Amino acid sequence: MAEKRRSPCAMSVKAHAFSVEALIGAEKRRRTSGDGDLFPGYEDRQDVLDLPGSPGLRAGRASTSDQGSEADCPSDGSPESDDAPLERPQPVASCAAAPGTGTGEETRVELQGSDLWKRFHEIGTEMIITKAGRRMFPAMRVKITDLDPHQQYYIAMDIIPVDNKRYRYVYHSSKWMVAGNADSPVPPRVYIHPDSPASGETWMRQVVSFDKLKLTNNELDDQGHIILHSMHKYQPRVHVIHKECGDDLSPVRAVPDGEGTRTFSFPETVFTTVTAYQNQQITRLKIDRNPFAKGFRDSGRNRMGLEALVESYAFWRPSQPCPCQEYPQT
Amino acid sequence: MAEKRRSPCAMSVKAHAFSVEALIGAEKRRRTSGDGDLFPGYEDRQDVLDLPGSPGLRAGRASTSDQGSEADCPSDGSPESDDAPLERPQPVASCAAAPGTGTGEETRVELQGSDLWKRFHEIGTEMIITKAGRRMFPAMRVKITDLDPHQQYYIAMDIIPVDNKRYRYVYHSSKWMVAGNADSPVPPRVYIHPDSPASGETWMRQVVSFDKLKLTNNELDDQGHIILHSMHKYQPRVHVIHKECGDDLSPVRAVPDGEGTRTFSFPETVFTTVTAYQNQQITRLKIDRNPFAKGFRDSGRNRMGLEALVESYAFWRPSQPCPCQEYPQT
DNA sequence: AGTTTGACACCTAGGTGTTAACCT
DNA sequence: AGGTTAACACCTAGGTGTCAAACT
Repeated sequence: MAEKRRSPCAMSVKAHAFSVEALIGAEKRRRTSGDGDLFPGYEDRQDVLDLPGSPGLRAGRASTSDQGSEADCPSDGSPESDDAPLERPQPVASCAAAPGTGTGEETRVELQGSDLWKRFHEIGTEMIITKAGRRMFPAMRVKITDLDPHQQYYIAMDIIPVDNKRYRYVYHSSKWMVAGNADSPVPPRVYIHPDSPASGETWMRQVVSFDKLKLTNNELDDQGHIILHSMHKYQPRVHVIHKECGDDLSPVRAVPDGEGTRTFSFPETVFTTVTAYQNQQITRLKIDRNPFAKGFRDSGRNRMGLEALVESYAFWRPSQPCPCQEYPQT
Repeated sequence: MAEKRRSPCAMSVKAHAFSVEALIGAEKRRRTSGDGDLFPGYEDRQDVLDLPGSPGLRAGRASTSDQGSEADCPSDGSPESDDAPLERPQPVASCAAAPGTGTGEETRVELQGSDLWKRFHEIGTEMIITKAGRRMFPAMRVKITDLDPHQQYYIAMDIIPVDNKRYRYVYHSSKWMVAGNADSPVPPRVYIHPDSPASGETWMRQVVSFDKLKLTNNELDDQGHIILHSMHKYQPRVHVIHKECGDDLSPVRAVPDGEGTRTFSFPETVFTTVTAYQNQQITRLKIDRNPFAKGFRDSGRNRMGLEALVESYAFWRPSQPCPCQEYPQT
């Protein structure tokens, strides 16, 4: 039942058709009207912190929003935004919650490396997007607990707009300012964790990392990367989806809502997309923490490596050999 | 070292428990008696060539052996062996064939890059095994056709002994000679293709590559690599396993036999395991064809790169700067 | 003497921010 | 003037055969 309908790929998820479907624009995706102050359909689970009020509450699709914890991670950059993602109405799914035992009602998702995330967030996290696709740094890494060990789940990630605004970075004040309304929606993309599907036991034993996920500004992307607009604010979300409810799951459709799907997000992971870094503090922190940027670290700058040596030699080396050099240091 | 990021897990297949089970020796694995001339339980599918007699025949666990096609790929190295794998009795599986429509009776698996395989085979293919695990070169790459597009399958690979012999390479005659009986069996390992499980449609759309598979001689390996004895002859096999029949599938147990499992092997992929190459022709061909060995190609040997340049500079460079060099080329 | 091991130089493959050119 | 792009040097990560030493 509900196996594979019109999608060319019968197998529900793994290597879905990126080719044609990828070019189809997003339709019933999200409202672009001004509802930036409501946060339904947005279940949050802050880090190690539990909600004071009703932690596990989850009624249908309108669930609690953990906006209060945002206070722990103030963003000094966005005057008009509160870093809470827009509502994104999703098609009503027919999938029911897991039958029998624990339905995952108490499932918890904990962000790993949130200290680093918060350091970025305090400055105002920026993520570069390129045509070919760029990884996020830091990458989303979560630890999942209280799954049913014997049930099968998909773990997926998507990234939703925080508001309907477009931003601009004002250098002289080192602040992000609203620069207008958001651009038109991009094709929906979902990053399905490559280990999916797997048992609850498997997911819980490891840290689930989304480091292979890539961001792009190419709306015609056919690599399955997540498509975003530059100079917009976004909120990554993690979805835990029961296997039986994953039939509608696709890299090129919005994550289906329903009883078998639980969604988590972390306010400190909000970021602004850029094609080149705006805030130099962000650049510094990225260089300092991302191993792949080690070449730009100060210790690397002051190096006296082979190239520097060759350069200094080149300075006093003649274009043609100098006879006086042929018998060095006699 | 390659993918140590994966932690052990107990999900049915994906990344099964490598930890403890891996240390358990193989028990009901294969007979080491002298039945080297019989080939039951060994279904073969030669390349593009079809069997002349009964191609798709497959009755229970005793299936046809495609030994005849071996004549196409003569091995000049092994006097006593005929490159046909030993029988390996497997536990009787309770899984029945796929219900309803096509059971995959006509499934075909075609070896990709068989030209290269045959060039190696003509010399006498050798594969290096190391403690840390070594990839195969060439890697097994197959194209699968005539699966049921809507069924789910696992694709797996294992490697079985060709005979009960241990070999030795005699340099002066450039030939492999029998050097005694095989060592005692190693723990069984199965490489489950990382895209598993996937639909028939998904598998058929792509070339299925086993290039991430690694070979090791470490019987205590906990990385999930395939454990082999050095100086023995082996035959890789590809298994197509119905999802419903994959419950017994595990990286550390022999591939379950049964109606839902089909097995394919290609005589030209037989190889002898070594810890250092014996036949220099093999070394040359590996260097010539494996991109990662490009540094050993002749064209690479004659390079005049930066290092060579620096070396030559060092030859006539003085220990202290020469004044006459401060104003070059006036 | 035959086989195995580990350090090594040399590659592939690809993730960084930088920079200059380009676009609008 | 602000935003984007592509080439680039510089990294990480890891797959090669080589070689000398160690093992048995």
